[in-house]
Amino acid sequence: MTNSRDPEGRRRALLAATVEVVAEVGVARTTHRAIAARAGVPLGATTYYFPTLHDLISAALEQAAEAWDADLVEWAAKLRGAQGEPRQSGPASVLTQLVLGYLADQPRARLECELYLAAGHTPELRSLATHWLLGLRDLLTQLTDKSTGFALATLVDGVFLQATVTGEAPEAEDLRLAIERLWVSD
Amino acid sequence: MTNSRDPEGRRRALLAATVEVVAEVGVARTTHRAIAARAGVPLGATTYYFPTLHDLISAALEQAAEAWDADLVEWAAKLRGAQGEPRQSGPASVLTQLVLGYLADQPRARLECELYLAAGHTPELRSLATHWLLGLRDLLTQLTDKSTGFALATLVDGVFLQATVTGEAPEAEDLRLAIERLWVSD
DNA sequence: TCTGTACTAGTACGTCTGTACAAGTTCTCC
DNA sequence: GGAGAACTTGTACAGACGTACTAGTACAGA
Repeated sequence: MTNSRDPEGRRRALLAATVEVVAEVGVARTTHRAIAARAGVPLGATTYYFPTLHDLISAALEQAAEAWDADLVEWAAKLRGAQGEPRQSGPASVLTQLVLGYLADQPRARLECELYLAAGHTPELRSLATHWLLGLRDLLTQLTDKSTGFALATLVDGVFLQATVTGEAPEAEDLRLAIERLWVSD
Repeated sequence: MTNSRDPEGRRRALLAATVEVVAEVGVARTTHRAIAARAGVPLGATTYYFPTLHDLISAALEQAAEAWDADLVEWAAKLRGAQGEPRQSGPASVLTQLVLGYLADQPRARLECELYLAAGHTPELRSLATHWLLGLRDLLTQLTDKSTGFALATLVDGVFLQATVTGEAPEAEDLRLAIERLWVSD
């Protein structure tokens, strides 16, 4: 794939391949060899660009976290735009659609859950996972209040977890109703 | 630990040790040697009682799932008893306390999340995880209705996930308020 | 054109893994 | 007490792992 001399391209290819492998088999089963094969580069290239496997995985997860941050900005804009709208296009409906849209990208949702759990027994990842977790909560807290933000973010995390296990998204109407019940801003 | 001849005791010790190791390091990093050391038995004993590592882990998780089923029965009884009570001791307060009580046993909560995620990329575990997931949802659905049961179970799963990441339980008042908002039985 | 640096690519190493197995010990049943 | 089954224990093996390393190649600036 990245055959001709293109260091920056290889770096990107390695990070992208790492994200894919982690999403598929989990952090703990992610190996240099699997990443190299996926990226189409020889084994030695992995350690040339990232001294250790841990560095490579961390860098990949951090990059994914940045993408998630960018998404959150978009979510914030859409949710703000929905405030004051009638129920049909109000914040609860918009959040429901955003969540379901996110889940449609299954590998990505799984990657997020994977990071969450890996953080449970890998202290170095904990701050990254916490950042990810709090990003959504903070956003929702700003739109409502502390308690409501917590409740909504927790519900969404539960949806992610369930989707990771079952491989299926929840029914839109059930989710919308739940969000609507929680979204009681002062 | 289990030195004298006691096959059934060894079997139990191996299962208990497996649960502990899985909760600590995750399914993917659980090894024969770690389990044997934890159980205080020689390496060979692990494959004598369970032909493969997968058999051992599956058996341990199934055993944990049975314990969780038993817990659910208790939850059901307490929640039923709380119906019709004033807010202070009503279902929302009781469920809050049950969840927080469950989280107090951190290794156990982590084990549950661990199973959830492992199921994401280990098809054999998926049915077990789904069973675990649906157990709570069914219970809550019986006490309320389908949509409410889904919403409450999802919130609780979100709480478990967050607790696994951060290592901290949510504030009781936030959680109780969220449950109360969702718990609108027809 | 020469030289040093950046990069490539393949291989080698020590360690850890799941599992097999052989030799020994203790029990059960006749 | 003797035989066979059940159980114990330590060791061995092939494979996969992270990472180090060497030899080769392409590019920069002199």
